[in-house]
Amino acid sequence: MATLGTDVQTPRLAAARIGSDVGLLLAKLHAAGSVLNNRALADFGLRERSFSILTLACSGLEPTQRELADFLSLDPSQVVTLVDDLERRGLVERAQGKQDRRAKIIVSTAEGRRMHTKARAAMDSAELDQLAVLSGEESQELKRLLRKALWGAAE
Amino acid sequence: MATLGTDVQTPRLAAARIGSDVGLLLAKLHAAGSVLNNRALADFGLRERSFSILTLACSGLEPTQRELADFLSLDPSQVVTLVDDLERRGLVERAQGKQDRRAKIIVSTAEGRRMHTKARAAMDSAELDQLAVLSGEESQELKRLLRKALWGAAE
DNA sequence: AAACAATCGTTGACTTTTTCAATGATCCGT
DNA sequence: ACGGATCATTGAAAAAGTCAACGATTGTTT
Repeated sequence: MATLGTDVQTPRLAAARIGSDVGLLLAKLHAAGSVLNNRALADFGLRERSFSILTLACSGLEPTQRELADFLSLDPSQVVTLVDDLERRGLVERAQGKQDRRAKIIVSTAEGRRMHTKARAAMDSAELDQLAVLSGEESQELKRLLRKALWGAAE
Repeated sequence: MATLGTDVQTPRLAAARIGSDVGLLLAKLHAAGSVLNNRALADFGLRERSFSILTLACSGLEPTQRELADFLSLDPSQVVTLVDDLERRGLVERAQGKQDRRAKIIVSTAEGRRMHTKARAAMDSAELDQLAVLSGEESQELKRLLRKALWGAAE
């Protein structure tokens, strides 16, 4: 399985000072990764975002739409659209909030969990592909640093 | 100077398996960083992208618009718009390509370099803010890993 | 050297995504 | 019970992304 999609060699402009800007590095790696991920998910009729929601619906954490919006950095109205689609396809369901009846809890169906298992495998493979140039330890360290930068200490 | 903007504490949903997805981590950190960066650049009438182009125009690398598009993961037509704006404000100029007269080389004006110096300071500060929870070594390591994932070995 | 296909910047049309205000239902504090 | 806040939802407006076509120029083929 050959690596493809990402820049194979360092472009000339990477030499500029901006080649060390975290913002740019994140943007580029994120952009490249999205292409790979969406390509991997296309077989399942999913995209990065719907996959994220499906994953969280399968997590057992019983997220509300508001939590999904906050966690995924989306507008609540975008979550509505994404959940509408997944629900229409029978992959997730809206359940009434337990303490709060305004809230809708998103849970997966059995079909949704089957779909998620397959899609997860494709995503893991895509991620492996994207980080192919890193060693296993480096990949782990990268993820740890990203998590720490986002959510502080923890571990 | 207090830290603000990023999630201060780990959200409940981060516990899900997806909390380790590189794609999601990149998306979230990138989103959070963009807010900080654009806020820092607002004083100069710049945004992340125009700042990137200005930086590369100041780099001495004499990038063509095509190179800018490739490097910044933008459509060539988006580069046109961005350069139009910077040129209208007298920060950069379009010079004729040297080997290729179809290409336009983007170079900074003296005014553009003054602007860049000030904006760069603001950006560095914003970056420091975003990575405040990481140690100096960790920040360096994060950048190294991002660069490696993007452009392979190098250093 | 003439013809051909490919590339660069640019424009304009088109689609998708983002953003935001407004709404009914429900929750919470007083 | 009242008032203000929050939830999901809708719809409209703004912004961003995508894409095909064009003139000018390049490199390649004949």
